[in-house]
Amino acid sequence: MQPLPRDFFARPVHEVAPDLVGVTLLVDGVGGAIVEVEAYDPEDPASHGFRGRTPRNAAMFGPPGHAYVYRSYGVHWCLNLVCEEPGRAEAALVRALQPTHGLARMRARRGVEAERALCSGPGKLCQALGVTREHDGLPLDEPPFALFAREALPEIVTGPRIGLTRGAETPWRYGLAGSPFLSRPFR
DNA sequence: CAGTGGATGCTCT
DNA sequence: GAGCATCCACTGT
Repeated sequence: MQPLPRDFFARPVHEVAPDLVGVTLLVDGVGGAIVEVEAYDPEDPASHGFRGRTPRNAAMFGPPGHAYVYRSYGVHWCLNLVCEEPGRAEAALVRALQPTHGLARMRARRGVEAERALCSGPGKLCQALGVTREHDGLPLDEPPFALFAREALPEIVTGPRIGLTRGAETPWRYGLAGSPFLSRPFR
């Protein structure tokens, strides 16, 4: 497996997000192939970066190739991969993985057996991989993170993003066609 | 299956 | 004090 090129994330998120489908993401050796992501840019009213920089979203405004981790609904963690250039808040939300590495640790952390239930959602995936606030702002090309390029061009489907009240019409959700590991099917 | 609601914590109004 | 880039258990078909 080849590590991702160093400048992979130094591009607009609308280029990076579809390119992330099929990329292998590991945290401390646990993870799998990305099968679903969503793109968020600073002109997007649904993005955390839309209203400017705050202590919570600071990592989104930092250099590309780093993690932005936030708490969702007071319960779950969600992992974003920061894109573009410093000062411009663009990031891809990792929504689902096909588990390939460290299945036993995922099952122990999640408390479920079914492979399809381990990483089929942004909160689930962070629980399975042990991602928390401690990972916010960390570079993606150093431990505990590791990212590896895909080996074939996947068939990608698009659709509207999930769970938004604003900006829900833009088709900035990208998925691996036909994957059983998606958070929800594409229409 | 589809729909509803509770848990939970933090940010921003 | 509202509103979440969620998940799960529970209800009623």
